[in-house]
Amino acid sequence: MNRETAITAAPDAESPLARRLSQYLDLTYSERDALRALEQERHEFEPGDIIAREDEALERMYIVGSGWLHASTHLQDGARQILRFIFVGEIATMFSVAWEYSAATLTAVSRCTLYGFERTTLGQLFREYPRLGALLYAVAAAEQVAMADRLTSIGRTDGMARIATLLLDIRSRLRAVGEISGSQFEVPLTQQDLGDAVGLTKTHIGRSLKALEKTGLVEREGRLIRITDVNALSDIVDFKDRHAHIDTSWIAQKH
Amino acid sequence: MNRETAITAAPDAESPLARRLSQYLDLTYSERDALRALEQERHEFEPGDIIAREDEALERMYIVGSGWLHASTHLQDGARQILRFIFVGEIATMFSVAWEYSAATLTAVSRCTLYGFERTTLGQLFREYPRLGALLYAVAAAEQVAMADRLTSIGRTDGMARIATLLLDIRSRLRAVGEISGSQFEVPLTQQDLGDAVGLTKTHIGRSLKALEKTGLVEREGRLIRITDVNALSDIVDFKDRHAHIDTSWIAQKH
DNA sequence: CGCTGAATTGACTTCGGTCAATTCCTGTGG
DNA sequence: CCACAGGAATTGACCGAAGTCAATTCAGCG
Repeated sequence: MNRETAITAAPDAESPLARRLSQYLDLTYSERDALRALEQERHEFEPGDIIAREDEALERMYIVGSGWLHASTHLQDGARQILRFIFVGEIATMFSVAWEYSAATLTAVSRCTLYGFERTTLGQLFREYPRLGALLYAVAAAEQVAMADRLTSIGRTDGMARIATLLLDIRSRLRAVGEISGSQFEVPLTQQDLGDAVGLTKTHIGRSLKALEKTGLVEREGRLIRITDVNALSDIVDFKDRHAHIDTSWIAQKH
Repeated sequence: MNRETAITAAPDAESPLARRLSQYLDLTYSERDALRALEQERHEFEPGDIIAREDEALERMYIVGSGWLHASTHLQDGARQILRFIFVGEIATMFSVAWEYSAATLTAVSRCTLYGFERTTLGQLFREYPRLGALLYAVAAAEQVAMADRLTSIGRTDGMARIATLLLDIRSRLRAVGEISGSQFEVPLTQQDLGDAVGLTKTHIGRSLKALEKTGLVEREGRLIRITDVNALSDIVDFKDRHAHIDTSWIAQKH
């Protein structure tokens, strides 16, 4: 873990995790406070920085305050698989909740800031704010379904559809956290990265990307991506946004 | 939902969910009782029966009491992807926790019995037994990592390795719930099913399966599978058992 | 004993991988 | 301000793993 700088967060800053969770459930003031308490100690990272390494001990948990990163694994033959991208308001260390070590390597995609806290604090949160516990569980379930979607994309569709799905996914997540200004967005990933995410070679990413452009549904200018007709593309590749809405009616109402 | 028969569970039967969870955390009597309360209404299914259908409303939740099933999705072109297999003591409806509908189709693989309960009961559980909430969260995180493993397998390895990984995974899960007698186990799946699980055609499953047999590490007799050297095969395909152990030290101790 | 769905086998095709050369950027230092 | 270095992208030729299609065999079952 390098380039980290522990600073106390501005006390009045709104918590990114709270912002994200309150999309789904109306939170009380004390619940918001409890979430803010998770974001004491701040760390800054530059693109490419490695936050945690696969199989290495990882005691603390981290929440994304700004920017985005990805989780990946490496095989013996040197191949890499990017498992998921992680955005503002998410628990970056989801892959190490269940063990004393991290099951994946965490790498910064853009400049980003993370907030760290003790793992036992999470246990405390479940104990004192059960609604938040239930909500985190629901979000984890949604995330699992999103991952199942990627599995389907990789297992059963061709190169063009895989990339299209990935771009739609990244777009909708960036939008959800308000990191997209206009109709286009920046994807600071190399073709190698894209390939490792969707299970293709960088060479073939180039070919598929070009084929995708030829359909007219996607435009590209360096690292800037513009999807001209999101609905049309979503229909073609059967993309579903798993984060726009989640049902929390089974969780107790606010008081 | 067909062939269902609502019967009250034998009051002294041990809860499969409790049995599974207590592998990871020492549960109190009242926690065990709370878990047993989830298993009131019982349903029986035959192999091939469909328990829930993708995109259709699914209000209740189901826990697996015996047997196993799988969750799948279907694409417009008729292709199918099996997302995961679900075993005794798991929440079968994980893919519908976050919505009013199911994100996957649930199909019985073997004869199996499920226990249904109201979704709000889950909210209650989080409220009254926060340790169980935290534990369910940890298990969901582990499950997400297991799914990430499958993603890697499908995205970055060849046919033989994909099948080998799948067989090792099924074996270790069947063992975990005590459904394996000797060194071999029954896999009541067609080659089509296996293909839909690992992203290959049924034809190619046949070829890969035969290649796998030729290595001498796997033997096959109809639906019976025997892995002669589990450790050797695990090393070759880099298989990791994500369920043997999970860390719960961050969850409060029993009283 | 014949029917049906699954498994096996073979011939041929294709999508994506491999390898390698070339071009394009972008940042850097003279 | 320009030359240069090095990574990324592009392009092309060729290869191979997996898909497709179809015929044949097998196994369970009424």
